[in-house]
Order: sequence, then structure tokens, then C-alpha cells
Amino acid sequence: MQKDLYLMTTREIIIDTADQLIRSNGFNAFSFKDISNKIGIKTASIHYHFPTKTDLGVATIKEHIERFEHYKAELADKSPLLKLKRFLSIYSQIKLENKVCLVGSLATDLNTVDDKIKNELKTFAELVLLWVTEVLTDGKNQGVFEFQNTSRTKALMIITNILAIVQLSRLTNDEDFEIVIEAIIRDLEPHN
Amino acid sequence: MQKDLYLMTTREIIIDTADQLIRSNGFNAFSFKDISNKIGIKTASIHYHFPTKTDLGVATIKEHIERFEHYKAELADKSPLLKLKRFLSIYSQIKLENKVCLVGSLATDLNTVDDKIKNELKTFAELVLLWVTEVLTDGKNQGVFEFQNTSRTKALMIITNILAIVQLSRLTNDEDFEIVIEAIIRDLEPHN
DNA sequence: GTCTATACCTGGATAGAC
DNA sequence: GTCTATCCAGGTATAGAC
Repeated sequence: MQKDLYLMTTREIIIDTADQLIRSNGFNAFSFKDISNKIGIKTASIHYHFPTKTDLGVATIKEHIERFEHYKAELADKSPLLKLKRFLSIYSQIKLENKVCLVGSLATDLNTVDDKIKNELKTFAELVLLWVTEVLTDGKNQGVFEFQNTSRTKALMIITNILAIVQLSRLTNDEDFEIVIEAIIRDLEPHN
Repeated sequence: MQKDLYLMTTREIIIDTADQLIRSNGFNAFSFKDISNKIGIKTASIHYHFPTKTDLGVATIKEHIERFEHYKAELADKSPLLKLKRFLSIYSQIKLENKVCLVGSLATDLNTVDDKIKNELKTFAELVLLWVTEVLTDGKNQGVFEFQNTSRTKALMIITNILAIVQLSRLTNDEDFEIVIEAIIRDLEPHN
């Protein structure tokens, strides 16, 4: 949740609730009734703001894109290591809430959602991948990161690690989440 | 699909179809009607074999566990490198079919499924993790693999890479799948 | 073991009053 | 902008004939 509830418009509250539900239960398992129950508004009113479930899905992804852009701007002058740690800490919060990330949640439902959602999600995933790639490149150039492969490949390795460990650690062991986070950081340290 | 259709019982055909649908559409998005349409049997008949959807889900995971045990036995006398490559090739097949793996599919739906499914999935995930860990340990002892961290941690890193890249590469670029596979192998190679 | 028929529920979506 | 009322499609599940 990005703002205090009393500062949010109904539209924003709906999106925020949809986000929680999508990442907790999946896109196909959440319903307008769930939102209705959570925020005390009738499903018909939700349809006023978002005519279809697809519209709500797209809006939720767009919200994530906007947040990520703010996030990027806030961290712009920080070190590559701090940027990466902050990125990983987003997932620590997700883990704490026993949810998964938006990309991970929607990616497994991809064959069942409207192309509008699929395309918006592509935009978001590419945005994140590009940013992590840049952070890794900067870190390598500054000598604070050391890794084989291209920055893009390493970014894919790190993103897949973190995206999947929030899912997998619910099945293996909750502590595996921290273990993987630490391994990601450790593996980037220069061996000198 | 493990056998020819004409050698399978109705029960096995149902499980196999459920498996395809779960990994293609997700547990909550597939229906008994989907199976009915695919294999030409009425939904009521499916209920004869599996009283509830949960029963079918559990049976599908149990089938995966059995297959994995056979798989382990078949590869028992093979080299660690071959074992790992064969493991990764399971995902190449999944990628080819534009699906995701069972663990990845059900993990994002975990908060919405019956505990019976959750517990069976835990058993499966632990089984796989244990096996990959052993393969890595053997490879390290034989000097064919080199890596930091414990074998279990490295197994988590590899499994999360492969589990998530089948999902993520649908959004970023299909070729990212092969790139990650190759990076996994390359990163394990001894440096001198 | 498979069928028809049906019960029951939930979901997305819309019309129209306020 | 939110409500009540309603429609219709689809889902899981069961009863009972064959």
C-alpha cells in the first residue's frame, strides 16, 4: 500500500485491493465480490470504475509500472549495490505477506488472460529487466560487482532466483528465501 | 505423456489431461468440462474416478512424484552432468509446449487450494530439491562441478532459475530460456 | 463405468433508481 | 458515484438410469 487509505480515491483503493488479491490468490481466483467484501462497496460500483475484469487487471499492472518508475527515480543517485538490495527488499516484503510478485502471479495464468493484460505485463517485465541490467552493468564498471555472462543474462538469473524463491520457499522452507537473497549478493562480490 | 493413449486407463488419461490443463491454464482456470471436451467423457464420469477436484489435483501430483522416481532410477548410474542436463531438458519440453511446470503453476495458487494439494506439492518439491542437491554434491566431489555455497543453496538457485525462466521468457524473449539454460551449465564448469 | 438430468452456487456484467 | 435487482454463463457435484 503506497498511501494512507483516507488519501486514496475509490479507484485507487480498488486497484490496491485487486493487486493484493491477484498476488495472493491469482487472477482467476479473485472476484469482484472479494473486493466488495474487503472495501465495502458493491460489485456494480466496481464495474463503474472498471467495466471489465480485464480493465482492472490492466490498471493494476499500470499502477505497478508507475510505482516502479517512481522507485527508479528515487534511487537514481544511489550505488548499484544499494539499488540491488532495495530491489531484493521488495521481495522480502512480498515474502512477509505470503504473496507472490505480480509478474510471477500473472505469468502462470498467461494463457488464460486477455491480450491487453499480457501486453501490459510484457511492458512491466521488460522495464524491470532493463533496470536490473543497467544496475548490474554500472556495478561491474565500478568494480563492485563481478560476474560471468552479460549483464542482461545475469539480470535474468537474479530475477528468476528471486521471483521463484518467494513461490518455492513456501513449499521447501521459509528460511530458503533469506538463503537465496544472501547467495545472490555474495555471488556478486568481487573475488579480488 | 508417458504412454500411448491406447495403453492408458481412463483414470490415467484423466490425470494426464488434468496435468496438461493445470500447467497450461492453472488449477483454478481448468474445469472438468475442459477435460470432458478433450477426451470425450462426461463430467459426471470424471467424478466417478475423482469425487472432487482436489482429489484429481492430488492424484496429478502423485503421478508426477511417481514419474520422478522412475526418472531417478533410470539415471542412477549416469554422470552428474548428464543428470543435470536431463533435468533441465524436462523444462525445455515444457517451454516447447508453452506451459509451466507443475510446482510453478500450483505455487502461485497455493493460498487457494486445499491443504491436501499443498502438502502433496511440498512432498514433490522436496523430492526434486533433494535430488538436485545430491547431483550437485556428487559433481563437486568428482570435480566436474565448481560452485560457491552449499549444494542445497546452489540447487535452490538452479531450480529457481529454471522454474521462473519458463514463465518469464514468455514475457521478455523466448530465447532467454536457452540463454539461462546455458548460463546454468557454464557457471558450474570448473574454472581451470 | 458412463450416461442424462439436475441442483446449487458463484462469477462477470448490465439496467435503471437514487 | 453507488445502490438494488437481475441476467446469464459456467463451475462443482450428486442422483439415478443403463
